Amino acid sequence: MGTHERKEREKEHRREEILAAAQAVFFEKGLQNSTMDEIAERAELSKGTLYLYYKSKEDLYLAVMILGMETLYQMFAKALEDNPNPIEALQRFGDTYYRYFDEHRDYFRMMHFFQTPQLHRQVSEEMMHSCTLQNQKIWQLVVEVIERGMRDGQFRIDLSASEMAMILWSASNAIILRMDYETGEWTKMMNINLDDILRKSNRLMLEAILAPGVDLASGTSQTKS
Amino acid sequence: MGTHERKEREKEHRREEILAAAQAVFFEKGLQNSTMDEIAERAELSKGTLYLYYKSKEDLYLAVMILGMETLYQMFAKALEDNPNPIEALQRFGDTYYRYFDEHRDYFRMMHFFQTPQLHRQVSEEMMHSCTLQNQKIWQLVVEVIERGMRDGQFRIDLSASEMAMILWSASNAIILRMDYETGEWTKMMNINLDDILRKSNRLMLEAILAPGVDLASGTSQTKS
DNA sequence: GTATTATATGACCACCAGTCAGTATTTAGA
DNA sequence: TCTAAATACTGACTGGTGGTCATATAATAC
Repeated sequence: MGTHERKEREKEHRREEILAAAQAVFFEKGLQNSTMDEIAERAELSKGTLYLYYKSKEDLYLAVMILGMETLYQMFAKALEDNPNPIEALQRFGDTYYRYFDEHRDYFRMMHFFQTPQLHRQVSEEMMHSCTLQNQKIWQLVVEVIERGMRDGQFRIDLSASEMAMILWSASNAIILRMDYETGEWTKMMNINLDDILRKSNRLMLEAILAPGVDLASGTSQTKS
Repeated sequence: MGTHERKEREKEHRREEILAAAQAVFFEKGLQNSTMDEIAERAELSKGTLYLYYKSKEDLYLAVMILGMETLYQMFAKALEDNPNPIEALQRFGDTYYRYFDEHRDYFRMMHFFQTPQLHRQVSEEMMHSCTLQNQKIWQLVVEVIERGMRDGQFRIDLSASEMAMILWSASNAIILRMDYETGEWTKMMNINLDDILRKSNRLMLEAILAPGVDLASGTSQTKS
């Protein structure tokens, strides 16, 4: 009899209900200001039950974050649908990541929070592992594009594809992060516009990783004179 | 009579005692795991007294962080003592910042934490302002170096000095941050070495902001052919 | 010597993550 | 259909903590 299977499905369903409730609360109030009681209430369950499905508040937080990483992955994958050349692909990744920041701010913040060691205290081994895997999926996409660009001779090859991915992403991410926590006081004082800076930085970085003689616009090698 | 002045000094002294106690505890346990009770005990004061001098735990945390920013400022200022040319100066800033990360990890983490919006809830207006000022001092040093490099014709001038500073710092900081929270699992999987990446990224960025025809090694414009 | 002010105290409060003994529900077997 | 075992759920409770405040103490002024 399929009793066992049905129970498994129901259990999974519960997990998802809790996850949805948690997401709603976390989006609204952030990690610190959300309480397990409120999540339980929203899920129409008691607090104790939450702990049957997730080990801690932080674990639950990361479970929601993984949904966010999946979203980003889908957006990145979609950007590659029509097989753009590597240069175009990297530009799209840059645009897509900014769009992600813009349209999924809550997820974006969760991902950032994941990167602060402060959090990791209360996180279970398994959840950490799940996050790493999900993270890996996204990196895979980027690294593959860069490897293709290297094979095609468009990108310089004195760095490994992973290194290049790391450098590009770091630069872009740091600026977008600043957009997030920036109140305006600082940008006014420095008289800068972070949107401008992001565009300029992305362009600068992209130019910096091109193989000698390759042109950013055409993406093809122009042998000089 | 100088009673009033003496009292002022004593008050200031108390503030510093509390700050020292707080630093010791925060360094040892981080923000979350430190308790005001423990800080009070270390300062040989009651908890209530702490709140006569600092508005909240977070305020106290930032007060310690400002000491860290002052330390970084001193290190940066020292790097400029013998008036290096702008290219050399930027390289030294890069090295210095890494050394800061290495030798003053606790301060470094505090500065990072300052950049996560999660914290800002409980921070007073005044403390926030103090942090901004201290931050400004450091940026000033970097921006001035870049402006000098632009005047000297070593750096490209299609970005403002502030923009350039922002881009350089973002890239470098993001990688160093990753060094901090990296457990090794991820770098192994990607088969990368973050120290390498930092060096390569710094070099890449520096080359990217040079004016056309300027050589990184000499720092002087080489008119071609 | 007394009134006034400044400073310090620690018991206390509100809040919350996480626990666990006990309750309710479902399943398996007869 | 009935019963025992297993499973799922509950919510009162605990331990710990940031922050408060009425009270106590010390310093100062007159």
